[in-house]
Amino acid sequence: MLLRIDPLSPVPLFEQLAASIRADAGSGALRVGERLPAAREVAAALDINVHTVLRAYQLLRDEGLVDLRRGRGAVVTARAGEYSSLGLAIPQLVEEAKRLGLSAAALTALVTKEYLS
Amino acid sequence: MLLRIDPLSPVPLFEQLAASIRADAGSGALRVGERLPAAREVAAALDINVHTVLRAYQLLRDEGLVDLRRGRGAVVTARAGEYSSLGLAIPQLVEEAKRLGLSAAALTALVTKEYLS
DNA sequence: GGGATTGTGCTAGTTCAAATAGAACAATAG
DNA sequence: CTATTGTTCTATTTGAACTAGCACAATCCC
Repeated sequence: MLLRIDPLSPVPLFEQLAASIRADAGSGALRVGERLPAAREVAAALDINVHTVLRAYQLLRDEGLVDLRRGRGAVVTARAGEYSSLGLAIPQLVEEAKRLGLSAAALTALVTKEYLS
Repeated sequence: MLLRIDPLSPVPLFEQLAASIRADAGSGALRVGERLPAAREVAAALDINVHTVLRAYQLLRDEGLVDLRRGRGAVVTARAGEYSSLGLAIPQLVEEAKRLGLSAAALTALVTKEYLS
């Protein structure tokens, strides 16, 4: 459970946090039923505000990735396991994209457009 | 050449514009050598500032997607043709992701992590 | 029961990139 | 030569992100 954030990035901190946790769920680093560290803990460790961490957690809850309840914390749902199912297709796509010299932004732009179409 | 932007989105306008054009290049809607509409035109049509449009154009130039010169405009480079090569893998991935109920944000998060790893 | 933990909700203030606006300027096309 | 188009500059406004602190409610655990 390693949470990486870059304060200098234009991407909002809460987005970075959520993305980092999503990725951990997808790679299997996070098991179903596992509890994420308390928001206050994460905030202290990363030296950011509690509300920022909570916002990331609430975002993941909206996606059904975690079960968020007071007193209990953020628990990874079974749904998160489904994220791992793409473990094969994604590396292939990324490899091909890199071979063509596409940036991460360019690749996600294509993926997003396809998703919306 | 349809440029879509959502002023209410948290994603910056210049990013949305660049992503829209990238996607057009990838889908073949934009041909190599074709010129993008003048920044002032786009700005007027979308009712946004010229500088915002130019910023998107400059972003694409940094990626090598267009050739940007004053008096001439933004011309799609040959490099943009390479974007089309992923036309098969992406739809498959997106279809699988949708089947699993992943949001666009969740999917791009996984792709981005894989890209950076 | 009772205390500690954890998320929820609220108000308030700060910060900074994004976006706007206007102008002058330089390269290119025709 | 003239119109077009991107470049550069200064200045201003706007709004989301982030911070800060507090009270509160649900849950856990002894």
